[in-house]
Amino acid sequence: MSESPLQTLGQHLQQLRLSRGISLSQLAADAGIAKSNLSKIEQGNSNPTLDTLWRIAVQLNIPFGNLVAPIDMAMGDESIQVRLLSQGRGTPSTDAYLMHCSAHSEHRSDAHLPGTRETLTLISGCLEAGTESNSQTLLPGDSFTFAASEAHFYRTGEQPATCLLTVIYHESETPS
Amino acid sequence: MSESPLQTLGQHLQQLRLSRGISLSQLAADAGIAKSNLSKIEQGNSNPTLDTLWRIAVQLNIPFGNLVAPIDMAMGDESIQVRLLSQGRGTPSTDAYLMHCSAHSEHRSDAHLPGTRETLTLISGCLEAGTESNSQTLLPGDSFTFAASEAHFYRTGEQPATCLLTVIYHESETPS
DNA sequence: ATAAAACGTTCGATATATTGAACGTTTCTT
DNA sequence: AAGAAACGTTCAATATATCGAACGTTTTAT
Repeated sequence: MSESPLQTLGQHLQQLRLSRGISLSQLAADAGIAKSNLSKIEQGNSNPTLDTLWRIAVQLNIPFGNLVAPIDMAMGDESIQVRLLSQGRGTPSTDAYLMHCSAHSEHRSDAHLPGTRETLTLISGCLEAGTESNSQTLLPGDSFTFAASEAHFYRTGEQPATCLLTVIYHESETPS
Repeated sequence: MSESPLQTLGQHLQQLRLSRGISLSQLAADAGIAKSNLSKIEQGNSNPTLDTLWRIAVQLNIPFGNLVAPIDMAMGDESIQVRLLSQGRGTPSTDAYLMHCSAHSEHRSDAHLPGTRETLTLISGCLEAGTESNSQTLLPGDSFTFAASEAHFYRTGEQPATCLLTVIYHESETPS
């Protein structure tokens, strides 16, 4: 839950940089920091300063929080991008994500733990999602809740889709 | 956009801390950092480390990015913080916010345009919200949609609340 | 093939973030 | 009212983040 951000930051940062096709030296120069500094950060051997992080985020043109947030998951497939917004610690615990699905994409997710539910709220585009037996096509503003305790999917058509996704873990429902 | 984060961080952090009613000494102790460090950060006289920021964010139970992000709007009242996540351009257009309400707070909102609806999904804590005639008490994971075309409110009790808020504007329904 | 440039890493020197202790002030307790 | 506790700030000592230079390697240009 409170994963150490130092380790993830490095890999994450490197992914972002490489996906933009720019070299470490160049990014460091553009951001106005020493490349030795950036190198150590990507290796996870540094505890960077807010100023340093900020310069990098500005240069990569991404929201600051995305630098360390356990973004993506991008399941080997780049058609879906997921960004963690909030990790709840309540009962039941609830995680909130902002999800973007490319047009003409489909993503299938395996079943989660029993009792787990997902709630979708569509922001833009059009998205069909749910389980085999309980799916729905969403338009902007629509909400839909389904049981994520079985395999489920997210599918787009002509247009991409952006939505809020909350995952509710009912760990308390284990009969014990 | 590329505002200097060091200045805003201090004030911001202090607001967050005070809104939760905890002292500087206590927050520093809980986060495991020296209070002299936290003091300087709140004054804007420091350039804190990722580790330090992370500990503070975890302790305040807010997403990391919110520490420096242009949160707020804080309606003159500091008990509610709202952060824009996404601005939809579809039809109907949908805006998504991440909202945090302090404990024992109440916020009243005037009526929006006709046809406007709001959907809440609670992430943590407990929140009562809705209109005079249609309100509901939400627990983590719950979703609730109500007509924002009339005056509505958000109210917390013993514990603070974090939720996703989507505002759906049915501009096409305006007769003129 | 050779030279030149750019790549990412490692190394000492410097700047500074962080710490723990001490301070004066305010608030609670007796 | 006097004492104790907690508050937020300031200070010197330490740990370390950052820098600039040098390195070996790979890629590009001549």
